[in-house]
Parts: sequence; structure tokens; C-alpha cells
Amino acid sequence: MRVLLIEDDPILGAAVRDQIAADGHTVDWATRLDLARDCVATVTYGLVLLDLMLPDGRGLDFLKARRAARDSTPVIILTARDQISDRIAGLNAGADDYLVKPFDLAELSARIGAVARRYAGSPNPLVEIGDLAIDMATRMIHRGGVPVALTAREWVVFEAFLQRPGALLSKAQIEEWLYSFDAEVESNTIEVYIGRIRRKLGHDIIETVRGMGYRLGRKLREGRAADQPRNANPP
Amino acid sequence: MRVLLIEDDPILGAAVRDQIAADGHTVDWATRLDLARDCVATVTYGLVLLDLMLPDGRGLDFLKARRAARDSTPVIILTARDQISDRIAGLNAGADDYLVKPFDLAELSARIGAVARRYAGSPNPLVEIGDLAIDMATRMIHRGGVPVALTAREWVVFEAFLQRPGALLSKAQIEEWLYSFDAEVESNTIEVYIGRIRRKLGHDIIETVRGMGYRLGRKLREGRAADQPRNANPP
DNA sequence: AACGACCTGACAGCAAGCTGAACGCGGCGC
DNA sequence: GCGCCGCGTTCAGCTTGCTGTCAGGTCGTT
Repeated sequence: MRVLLIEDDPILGAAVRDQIAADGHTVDWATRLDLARDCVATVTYGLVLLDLMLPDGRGLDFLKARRAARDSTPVIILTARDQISDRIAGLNAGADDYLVKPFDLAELSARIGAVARRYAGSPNPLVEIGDLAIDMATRMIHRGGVPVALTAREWVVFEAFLQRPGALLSKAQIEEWLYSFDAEVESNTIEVYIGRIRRKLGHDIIETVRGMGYRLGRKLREGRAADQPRNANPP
Repeated sequence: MRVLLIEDDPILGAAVRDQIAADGHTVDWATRLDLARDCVATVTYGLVLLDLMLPDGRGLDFLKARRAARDSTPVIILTARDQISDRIAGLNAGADDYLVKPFDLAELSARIGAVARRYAGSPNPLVEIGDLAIDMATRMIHRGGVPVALTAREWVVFEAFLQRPGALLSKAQIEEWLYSFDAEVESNTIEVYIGRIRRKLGHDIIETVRGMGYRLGRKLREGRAADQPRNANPP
């Protein structure tokens, strides 16, 4: 899952970022609202962590704007105790949860896990194509009834393809998805992960487009494309 | 839509920014070319507004570099009247439109609106002509329902034609598009690629204009021209 | 018919991609 | 604290198939 953290405090922000990353998610960290707007404009997140007091505006306005734009991404508000009245307003404005600072990182993990399960569950809890059964929630994959465990990184790479079935992803794009910054290194890390995913899930799970990148194998592509009506926002 | 404004004049820049924002678009404003490069490196824009005289270089070089990098984002040039010769060069370099300063903000709105409509109309640029279905995003082509795989180079050559449907491209032009430098070699590479594309997509996909070059076949030409009203300026 | 422009099958060279192995690091059990 | 283990990453060597070139053929023009 990809998480957008909007928080201007460098220490708290870094701690939260590390915690989320440790849970196996990908984090983008924006310290200002305008940066956050850039992020949501270009990336689809599974969760937004939102501080309410930011240098260039109120987090609540950001939340309201997102909801007005029919964005139903789950939002968890990070609020100081003295802004607790804002909390009510936040929930009214469409937040899904809140945490009072200072909060326990374990609790943060729990909340995020809940969202992740819901997130994974909402669009497509269980995908079955061919002999593959993919449970987005538990990150478990069964292949012909046999459970296959992907490691954290492997899953993130695989997830990049599941997010946009049919898309052709260049190695640079996958790298960015993995590390959420321009890792302009010369390395074949992506190739290695593709190789490992293939060995675990079947060689035709991802196909190589030489000189361009990779994309889901044919069966998977069509299976996913069919049940992705792109604007699924249940009431 | 997201717009990148490259303009060093603070007053004009602010006015343009506000106008675009009032039209409901998102604006990033770069006052120098290096900042603009940062922007296009990290964000995908729907439109670029480009001043030609900038403190750290010529806008034209920026445009050429983008086109050389296969970026087909629409670009509208903002030019002073005494740079009108540059305007021609700009259009040759791949600009989509131009505005002579001082220009009417309403006119700017109209031009941007045209681009936005085109932009919105093709979120997933899928072209279907005859038995061909071309997905520009995933670089996938289906012919009569059967997927056809073009190699990287083949695609780039084919793309050159799709970019400007109806255009007659000389072998020299295609070579330059392929290698982005003057490959003054005596070789029949282009002929070979045309041949390979024809074999994969059908022989009438590209027609030969003896002594001049090549252009898209008739059906394709008309099909593309129809959904590319390149000069839409509604009242 | 002669010429030039273009097409095509074949092929060597090479770069892109694949993979097994090794190393470093952090987590965990002891 | 110590060693084991698993994961992430890098590297070198191998494989694959794309790329660009050429020779010889076909087609159109003069």
C-alpha cells in the first residue's frame, strides 16, 4: 500500500515514516499542503495521514477539498490534544480515524493495518486468475492451492503491476514506486525481483517488453482489467 | 489538468498563473529552465506554457530537449513580438501553438481550454482504425483482436507517424526522430524498419511516396486526423 | 532497357535481460 | 553478546533476441 504522510514536524514525521515503511508500506512525506496536493494529483494512495496544523494552511481544508473532489482515499488525522475540537470537524469532514499526539507507534501500526486490510479488501479482496489466488489483505498468494509467500519488496513490486493492470511499467517507474524517490542508480535490482516473483508465481506472470519495461502476463491482465471499473466508489 | 508555466517575468507570470488557476487547473510556475527541468522530471503535465527568453537559456532548447526525450506534452509558446522569427523555429521544434505578448488572458483561456479538452478526451489514448487497436500508453497493438508486439525501435518509428498523422516523413526525418542527431549515414535502416512494421501490422499501414518518404496509410491517416483537431479554437 | 529507389531475407554483433552466488545488514533465538 | 537466518542488493557470466548492415531481388520511371 502507498501512504501519503502530511506532517511538518521533522522528528515526528521521520518516526512515522520509518514505522510505516517497517510495516511494509511505501511512504511519501509532504511537509506542506501544496506539496501534498502535488502528490495526490499524480499518485493514487491507499491512505493519507494528515496533520491539521501546517505551515501553509489547515489540514482540514485539504481533507474537505479531497472529499469535494470525490476522492474517497482513507484519511487518518494526526492531531494534538489541544486541537481536539478540530477532531470532530475532521470526522465530519470525512476523516476515517484520528490519533492524538503523542501517539504510540504500535497503535499507529494497528490503525494502518486496519486501513490496509480494508483498502485491500474494498476494491478486490481476493483475485483469482488461473491457478493463482491473490489475497490483497493478507498478502498471501496461493498457487494451485499451495501458499506462496512473497517478501516485502517482492510484494511491493508485484503490487505495482496489480494497481494498474495492463500498464507497461519501465524499470525506472518500478524503482520509483519501490523507493518513492528517484533512485538514479545503475543497478539490476528490479530484474532480480522480477526474476524472483516469476520463480514463485510462474514464469508467465510478468512479461518482458524488451527495451521498454514489464507488464502483467496476458491472463492476469485480462482478469484484472475486467473487474477494475476505475471509478468504484461505493456509498 | 496540470500546467507548467515557464516564465521569468513576475508580473506576467503571476497574471497567467492566476488566470489558469481560475480556469480550474493546477499550475506549477518555474522562472528558470533548470527549475522547469526539475518539474518535468517529477511530474507529468497536461500542458507547458513556455517563454522563449529566460535567464538561464533559451526556451527553444528546452522544447527541443523535451521532444528529443519523446515527451509529447502539448507546448504553447509565449513570445514577444520581436522574437517572431523564433516563433517559426518554435513550431518547427514541436510547439503546438503560440501567443504573442501582450496577449489577452481570455485568449489564453481559450487556448488552454482547447488543450484541456483534448487532454481530457484521451485519458487512455486508444486509437482504433479498421482492425487495428493501438494503446499509446501500454504500447500495445491488437490487430483483429490478436496482440501484436512491436520492438522498441519499431514502435519509435511507428510513433513518429502517429504523432503527426497525415504528415509525409522523409527517411532523414525518421532517422533524426530515432537517433535525435544527424545520422548522416548511408544505410537503409529505415527501409528495413518500415518493412518490419508492415509485416506485423499489415502492408497498407504505411505507404511509400517514392522519392519523398513515407506516410500513414489512408485509413489510418483519416482515422487519426478525425480525433486530432490540432487547431481547435472555438469562439 | 537502364537506372534508381525501394523491399526483403539472412546474419553477425551486441546490448538488454536473466540468474546463481556472494556479501552486508538487521532481527531473532540462544 | 554471539551466531544464525532471511532479506535486500550487487556482481559476473550467461542467454536471448533486437539492431543495423548487406546482397540480391522487385518495382517504377525515364
